Amino acid sequence: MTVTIRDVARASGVHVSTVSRTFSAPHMVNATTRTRVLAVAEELGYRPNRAARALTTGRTHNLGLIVADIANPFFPPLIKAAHAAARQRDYHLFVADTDEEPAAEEELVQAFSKQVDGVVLCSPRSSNKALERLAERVPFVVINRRLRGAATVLMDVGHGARLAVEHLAGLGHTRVALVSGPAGSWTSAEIRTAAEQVPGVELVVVGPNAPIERGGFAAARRVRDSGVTGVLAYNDLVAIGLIEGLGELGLSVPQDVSVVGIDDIVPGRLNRPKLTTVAMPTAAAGRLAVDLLIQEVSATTSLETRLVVRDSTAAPR
Amino acid sequence: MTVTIRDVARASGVHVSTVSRTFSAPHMVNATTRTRVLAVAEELGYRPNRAARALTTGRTHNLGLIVADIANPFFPPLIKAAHAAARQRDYHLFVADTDEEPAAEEELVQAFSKQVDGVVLCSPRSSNKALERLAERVPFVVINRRLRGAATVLMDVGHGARLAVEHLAGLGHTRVALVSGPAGSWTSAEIRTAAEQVPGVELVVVGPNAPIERGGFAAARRVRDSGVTGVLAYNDLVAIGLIEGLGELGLSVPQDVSVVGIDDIVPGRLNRPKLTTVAMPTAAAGRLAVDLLIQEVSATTSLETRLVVRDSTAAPR
DNA sequence: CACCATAACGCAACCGCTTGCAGAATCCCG
DNA sequence: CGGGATTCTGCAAGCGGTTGCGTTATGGTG
Repeated sequence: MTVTIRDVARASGVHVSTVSRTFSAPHMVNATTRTRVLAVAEELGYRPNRAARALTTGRTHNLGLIVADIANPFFPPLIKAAHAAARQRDYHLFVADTDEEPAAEEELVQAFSKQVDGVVLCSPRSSNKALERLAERVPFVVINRRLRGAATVLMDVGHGARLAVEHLAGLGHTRVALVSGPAGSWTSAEIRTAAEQVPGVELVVVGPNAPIERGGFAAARRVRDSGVTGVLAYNDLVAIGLIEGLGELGLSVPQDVSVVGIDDIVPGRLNRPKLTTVAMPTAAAGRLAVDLLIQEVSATTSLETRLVVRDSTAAPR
Repeated sequence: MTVTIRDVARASGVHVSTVSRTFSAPHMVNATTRTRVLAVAEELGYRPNRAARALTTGRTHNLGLIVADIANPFFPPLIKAAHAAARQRDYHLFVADTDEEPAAEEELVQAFSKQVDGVVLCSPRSSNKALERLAERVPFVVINRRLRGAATVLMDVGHGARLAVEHLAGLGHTRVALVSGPAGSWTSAEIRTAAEQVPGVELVVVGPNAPIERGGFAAARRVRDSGVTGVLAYNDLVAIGLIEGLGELGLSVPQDVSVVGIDDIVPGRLNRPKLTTVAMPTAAAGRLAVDLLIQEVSATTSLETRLVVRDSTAAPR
C-alpha cells in the first residue's frame, strides 16, 4: 500500500542504506546514483516516514503547543505565529487546549512527551513544582511565566501597564481604577505593581474579577462608585464588558470615564469606541518560543509591549 | 534515559511481549502478573511510545486539522471543539494554517499523511482534482465544501441566509442588499441563491468584496446609493466594517439601515450595536468532523444554522 | 606498478513496540 | 486419572528507518 524505503531500494537497485542516505546525508552518496534514487523515489511517490525516522534518531520534528483556551481571542495570533515558525523549519505542531484546567497541562505534556522534541506552554496554571517535574520529561519553553531552569518568553505587561497609566495621567486623570483579574494571577500582580509606581495618580483596585466581559460588566457599579475618571482593565474583554456596564449606568466612554484595556485583541479594535489598549506581542512570543525550542537554547526573554491609543481615552471632564 | 518496554520487562521478570500485552490487550494476561507489571511500570514512570506503536499497528492516534487562517475568528471555536473531541478519544491533534494558500493544503496533507490517521480540511481552496488525489493518501473529511467520495460536513449557510432575509422581510424591508464575498466563493454563491428565493424582497448584489472589515467598509457608499433599507453581509467582519462605513456616511444602524451578518463570531457579539447574525455551528462541525474521522464513517452531513437576532436590525423608517 | 588513502556502497544491528505462533502450565470432565 | 481444551507466556520476526563498520572500487602518489 504505502511505499517504503525498501521499495525504492529494490526499484533502483541499491541497498536501503543508500536510499536512506540520499535523503538524510546526500553528500555521502555518489551524484549519479543519488539522482537515480531520487528519480525512482519521485516516481514511486516515496516520502520518508518521519515517525519511523524518529525512532532511531530521537528527533520527531514535532512540537507541542499548549494553551489555556484556543477560543480566547488572545491565543490565535500566537498559535498562528508559532505554527508559521515551526513550518518554516519543517516542524509540525500539535496544538492542545487545557480548558483552563491545570491538571490537563501535566497530562498533555506527558502524552506529548514521546512524540515531540519540545513543547511550548502558554501562561501555565500549574505549580512551579509540577512544571519542574515536567521539565525532566521533555524540553519546554514557557510563555508568560517566570520559571527558573526553563526557557522563558515574557511579555512585559508591567511596562505596558505603566505606559497605560502614564497615558491617563498625561490626559489629566488623577484617580484611576485598576479593574483587576482573577485572584492570584501572575499577570494581575505584575500589572498592579507597575501601575502603582506611576507618580501623580491615585490607584484604586477594583477586583478580583472574572477575566472576561462578564467580569468587567459586573465591576461597572463599583467603578462608578469609586469616583475615578480613568480605568485600566485587566484585559480587553474586561474593558469591553466594563464599557458596556458603564453604559447601562448612563456613563459613556471616553466622555465620562476613560478606559484602557490590555492585550490588543481583535474585538477591541472592532469595538465602539475603539479600545485604547496595551498591545501584547503575542505573535512575536509564539515565533520566538518555537525558535528557542528548535535551537535548544535556554534563555529568558522579555518582549516589549506598547500602548495603542484609540478612542476609549480622553481628558477628564 | 527514557524508560522502554524492555526496562519494565526486565524489572518485572517477564518478557517484553507480556508487558506489551498488559497495555494493549490486558485481558490476555493473568491478573496477578498484570498488576505486578503495572506496578513496576508505574514506579519506573513508563509510558508506551505511541510513535513506535504506530509503526507496527499502523494507527498513530493522531489527527490533522487544516484551516485557512488560525487567527480568523471563525476558526478557533471549530479548532477547540475538534481538539476536545479528539482528546476525548485519546487522539492528538496537529493543527496547521495554510495562510489562504491553496498549494499549502496539498503540501500539508502530504506531510501529515504518515503521521496521522486522518485529516480534517476546513473550507479547502484546492481544486476538486487535487483533493481527490489527496484522498488516496490519507482519509479525510472536508468541512464546508461538497466533495463526492470524501466524508463531508456542511453548514447550511443557504438556509441561514434565507432566514436572515425573511427576518428583514418580516420587519418590513422590501429592498435589501447582499454585500457579497470574494468572487467564486462557494459560500457566496450559496448565500445568493438562497437569498434570492425569498418572496417579497428585491435583492441587489453589492460586490464582490474582500471578506473582511475593509471589504464592508468600502462597500458602504454603494450600499447607501442603492437605496436599500436592509443588508445581508457575507460575514460578520464585513458587516462590522459596513456598519462603520455607514457611520462615516452619517447613517446609523439599525435606525437608518438594518444589517445582518453571518458566522456569529465573538467580535460581532461584542460590537455595538450587537450584530444580528446567522450562527454557524462551527463547534458542532469540528466535533463531528473528528468523530467521523475516528470512526471511519464516510457520510455527508448538513448542519443546521440559525438566526440570532440582536441589535443591528429593526423596522425600516 | 605497488601501495595506501579515500569515496561509495552494502551489511546488519538496532530504535520501541506488536503479534502470530508455539510451548508450558493449568483446568475441566468423562 | 488421562487427555483435550484453555490460559498464559515466551519467541522471534517485523514495522520503516538509521548508522557504525567493513568491503570493494577508485584515485593519487612515489
